[in-house]
Amino acid sequence: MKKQKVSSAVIRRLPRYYRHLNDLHQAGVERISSNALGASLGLTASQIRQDLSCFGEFGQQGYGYNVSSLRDEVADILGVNRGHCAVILGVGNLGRALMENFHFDRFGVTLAAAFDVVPEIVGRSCSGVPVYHTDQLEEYLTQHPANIGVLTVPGRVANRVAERLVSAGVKGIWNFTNIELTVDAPDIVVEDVHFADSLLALNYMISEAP
Amino acid sequence: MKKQKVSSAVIRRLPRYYRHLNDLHQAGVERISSNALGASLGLTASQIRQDLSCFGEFGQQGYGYNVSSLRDEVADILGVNRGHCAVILGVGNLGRALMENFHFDRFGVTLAAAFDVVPEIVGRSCSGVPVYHTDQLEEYLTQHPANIGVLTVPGRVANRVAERLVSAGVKGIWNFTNIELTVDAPDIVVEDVHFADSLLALNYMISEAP
DNA sequence: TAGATTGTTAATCGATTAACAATC
DNA sequence: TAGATTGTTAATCGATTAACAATC
Repeated sequence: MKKQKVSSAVIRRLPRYYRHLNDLHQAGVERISSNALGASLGLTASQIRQDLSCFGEFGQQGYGYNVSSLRDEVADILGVNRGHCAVILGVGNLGRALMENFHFDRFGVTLAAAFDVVPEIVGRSCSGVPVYHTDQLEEYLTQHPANIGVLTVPGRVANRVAERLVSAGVKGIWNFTNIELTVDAPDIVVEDVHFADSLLALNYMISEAP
Repeated sequence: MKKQKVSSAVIRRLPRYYRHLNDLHQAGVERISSNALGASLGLTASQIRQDLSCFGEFGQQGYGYNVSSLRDEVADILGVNRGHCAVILGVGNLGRALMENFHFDRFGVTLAAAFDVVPEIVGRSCSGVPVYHTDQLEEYLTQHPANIGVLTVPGRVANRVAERLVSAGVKGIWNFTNIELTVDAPDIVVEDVHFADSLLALNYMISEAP
């Protein structure tokens, strides 16, 4: 096992490995070679072995990898077993879509609470998650620390809310607003899901042809 | 202007340039140097000049770039002025979030129609976009061609719906399902917005520290 | 044992950065 | 004019691929 900083390119591929290994496991596949795994993901066998070698030795010569144990290893690398805890800010359509349809727990994250300012939803609950008023954010986090803040608020309040999350001790922000967050506390991670950037890239790619 | 295949790394940066140039323009900034632009985006001046040089010569020695005309150039490169037309499949929370809060038109895309199977919403309209029954997809697209299909259906029907979109002439699929689409018609572009992959990457990054 | 496949080292390829002549 | 800044060529860096000894 080499001990060096893992490149972002590798990190971005790990979730795909994880997803595919899960599928294979569901399908009852027991073992897989780097060659076969690469073929179904559109990558070279070399790259997969190289990627995995950043974290340890998970295979066996002449055999390949055991699907379920490799899946478990990758899950572990990705931090699925660290008891991460999240709160979500903004219970609009997008917030609700995540709360109702996205299974945080499948990725090792407990969605503990939601916050909004709209009186009709504050005090109720949504998919089993209680919705509090945003004013109560700091008070809540003091009593129930969380390390992830999911940002599904309107763009204009995004930075303000992000600052509050960081002040309250959150380590990572999953940013769904189209705003470039200005948070730059040294060890805070911002993961952007910029719909606009994604659509523009798609736009570009389909505009190529004559 | 060099005429070579533009790398995906460049394409992914263009939307950020575009967003930032828009912000600058809104703020009344008239000119900017590659140096200043790089500083505010966390990139080197070299990289920005290198990236832009893939598409043309937009600056002026000793002056830099005119913000609004560079913005227009980038918009053009990204295909914002090509009259792209989209349909959305699946009017659940996520579909509605996109229809109500995401401004397709700001990115040069007209969202023309939505499709779902739930009787309560079929026949109605949402944010001015008519909702049809999914059975009518082919018929609709024959009469109103679209080149983008937005996929916000449940995962289990994702591939089936994707195939239908492709058969009906769509060129790009904006995939919000957590499924790896198997569509591989030669010139079809799939742009994935995999929430799970994004959250797992965030998980990893905040799990780093001791 | 023979065949398969790993982990790792070396070679290649591509992307980023640096340098600089051209010029506004 | 002098200073600033471009577009581009060359140098560096990092990531991907290929090769192969080790070994199950």
